[in-house]
Amino acid sequence: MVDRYFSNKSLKLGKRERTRSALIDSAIKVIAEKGFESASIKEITQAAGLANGTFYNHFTDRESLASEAAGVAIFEIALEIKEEVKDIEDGLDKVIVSSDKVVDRTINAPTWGKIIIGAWHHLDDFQQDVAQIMRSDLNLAKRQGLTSLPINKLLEYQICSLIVLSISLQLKNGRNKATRLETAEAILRLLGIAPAEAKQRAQKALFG
Amino acid sequence: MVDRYFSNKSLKLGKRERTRSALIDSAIKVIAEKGFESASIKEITQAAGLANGTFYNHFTDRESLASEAAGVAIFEIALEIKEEVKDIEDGLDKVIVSSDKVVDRTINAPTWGKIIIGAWHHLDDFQQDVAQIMRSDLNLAKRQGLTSLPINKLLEYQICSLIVLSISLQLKNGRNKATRLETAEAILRLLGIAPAEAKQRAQKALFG
Amino acid sequence: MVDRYFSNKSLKLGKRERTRSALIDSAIKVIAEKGFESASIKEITQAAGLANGTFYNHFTDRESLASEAAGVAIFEIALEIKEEVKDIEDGLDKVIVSSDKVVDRTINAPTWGKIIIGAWHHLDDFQQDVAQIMRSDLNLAKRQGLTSLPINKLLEYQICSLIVLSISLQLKNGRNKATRLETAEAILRLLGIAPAEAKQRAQKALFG
Amino acid sequence: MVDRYFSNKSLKLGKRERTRSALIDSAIKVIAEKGFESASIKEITQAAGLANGTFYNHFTDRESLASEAAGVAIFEIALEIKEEVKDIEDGLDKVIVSSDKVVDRTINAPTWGKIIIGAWHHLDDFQQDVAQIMRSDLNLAKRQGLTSLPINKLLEYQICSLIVLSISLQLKNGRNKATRLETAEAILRLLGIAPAEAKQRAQKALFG
DNA sequence: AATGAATGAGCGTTCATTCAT
DNA sequence: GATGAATGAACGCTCATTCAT
Repeated sequence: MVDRYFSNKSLKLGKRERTRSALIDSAIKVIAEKGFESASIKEITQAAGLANGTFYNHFTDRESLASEAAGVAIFEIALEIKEEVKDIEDGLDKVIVSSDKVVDRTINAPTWGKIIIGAWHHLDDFQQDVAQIMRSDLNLAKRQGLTSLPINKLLEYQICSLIVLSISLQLKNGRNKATRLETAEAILRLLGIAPAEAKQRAQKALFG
Repeated sequence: MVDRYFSNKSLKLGKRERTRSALIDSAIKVIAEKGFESASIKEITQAAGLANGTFYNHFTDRESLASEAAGVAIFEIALEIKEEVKDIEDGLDKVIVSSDKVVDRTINAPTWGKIIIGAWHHLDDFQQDVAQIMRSDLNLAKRQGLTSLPINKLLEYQICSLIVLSISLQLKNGRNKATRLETAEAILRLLGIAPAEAKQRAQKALFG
Repeated sequence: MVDRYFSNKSLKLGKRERTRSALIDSAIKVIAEKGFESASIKEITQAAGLANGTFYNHFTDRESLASEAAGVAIFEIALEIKEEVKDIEDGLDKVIVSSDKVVDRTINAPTWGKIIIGAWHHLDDFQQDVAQIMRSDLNLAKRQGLTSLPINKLLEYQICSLIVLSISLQLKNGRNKATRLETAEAILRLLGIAPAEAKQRAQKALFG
Repeated sequence: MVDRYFSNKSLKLGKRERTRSALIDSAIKVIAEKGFESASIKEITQAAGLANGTFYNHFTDRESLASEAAGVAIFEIALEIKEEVKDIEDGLDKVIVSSDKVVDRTINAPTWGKIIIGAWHHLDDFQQDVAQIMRSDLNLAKRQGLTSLPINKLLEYQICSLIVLSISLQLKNGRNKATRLETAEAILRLLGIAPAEAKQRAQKALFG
């Protein structure tokens, strides 16, 4: 049986919705464990305590379940992190601390890391969802005059790329303070901050 | 039958080498079309006009062919681009023009773009190969005093991530001058260049 | 389609059990025809009128089906023969008549003979099963004071070897009264009976 | 490269015969290592330092090479053992000591044990060859009045079956003095010797 | 709505065999 | 005669998908 990461509300739902949620939860878990391509429908349904045929009552194919699962997963992470950084007032700090928390979470709970890496190049929607998460923080920094750059989708994607790279490397080589720091600095430089200031800021925001 | 991207010299080679090259060419094409995971050995051999069993005379498994194919693909591109930018003397310009050419090439010949995107997260070696390509240019820029940053692997990977993102977006949405420009600017900012100068440099280096 | 040697009761069984039985029946037949190593899963399933994939709903691999099939085959034969010799009171006679009946049956229904020969050297369990069948009769003979030898596994195996040899020869050269008789005599001598008495006993027990 | 167990004379032979011998030697080795069914032609030829195609210049199929190899192997063993027991004058002792030596050799050099077990049920000729080996000793025992039984093929086969069983068990469970002794006793009883005398004889012949 | 047995195309892989060199 | 690249049928096995229950 799968932990209910995301569907604790399931009790309030009808039977159909409950089964659907169970499948999504299970998919998140299995994809995280086995990777995107190796998550077979049989394994997903079994982990959910359901029969394989049940899958087809709710989804047309594996892809459709996967994109839903990825969306649910990232949305929940975003909510949690947003809460955790709500007291940071500096927009830039908010961006790099959030980013670092995403990475951090994935290193400690590879479940999420792998699903993010795995989904990154497979699901268009997923990239958009992820990128959007930092939009409000970026706009905050802009309003605070901390960056002169126009905030657009490409910039969001670029930041996400740096985050995904950091996750990917640390998943492979283990947690690494230098990588975290340099990733934060790189994000800041990408936002137009000069190297020296970027270094100071990153150090202070991440490690006090 | 597959175009001989990389083995035009095949006529000079022995039979064994010719077949081997044909398989690599075919693999490049099929991986580009179907993606990394979906490129079956049968399809690769069929596209090469060979029997499926022939594959195993030359490679132990799909992975080994794939990494070879990816390596060949990127190596050839790198060589060509290096030649094309040999007259640029400014290290930073060299980096962003090279990067832009990689992107440009993949947009015009999606075969290569897709294989790069596809291999990016699957083959460790591949990432290393790609990253290394810009090392000499980065070091040149460093020697020229154009960037104060230490040149290390992570920085190379970060630049590559931006390139891969640019490829990915333009493959999906079509060629886009703004994306090219902003990617070059982003690379420069990542290297510590101030936004305004980055903008000028990018504009000038890419579009004269 | 395959005769239902062992699963005549199939009508009473659930669908799953019916299919499983069909596979075992089919395996028995195919192994008998083609030999142990050449009985492919495809052929077994086809002979059962099922799809090859169905096999894997019921067995993990070929070996597991084979050992089950062999076990079923020998168990059924043993039961029948036990019943047929239940009125023989002399332990030694019981042993050699049972043995002769096993051989006899395999000559008339080569299906069984070949499966026994085929499985003999491939499945450890199978040898143990077969050998055990005569244990009770041997112990009976011992209690009756008809043999002074200790009854142990090796002795059982030795008797089985003589039976398998007899089967093997008669499968090749056809039914042969002399071979049957001499096999019975050999078993008796193996059990310590003097040649002359062995001859008399064998003649009388087998042919009245 | 393969040791030349049986074809040291190869130097005197023509090239064709030399290659043929090399294949037979190699087959013996590979069959012994991998078993009968798993000895692929590629492996046999490779172990002989030859190309796989070469096989077909000398043999029509795997079976034909195998039977030749088995024949060569057993013939050589028989010669050696015959020499080793040439000073034993008692026919029965000769039989059981020879038998024990065959078994012994296979336990110490599983190469031969496995090939004998492996070939036993696959090659008709092989069985005949093996059985014939003890014919002269059996006839000697008969002439010496040590057994009253008629010496025929079946009897030879029966003795061989007991030997093969002994090999098989000891290959699986390791060398075992009791098994050797009981096998010798069983052969003697099979030849009509009373259990008590069989016990004495076996003990004395095998272990002095 | 949920089941799970059955399906069969497709996978990667092995290997006896052919044949041009 | 020897070679070894090429072959392609066959293998064991996986899995998304269907459908009767």
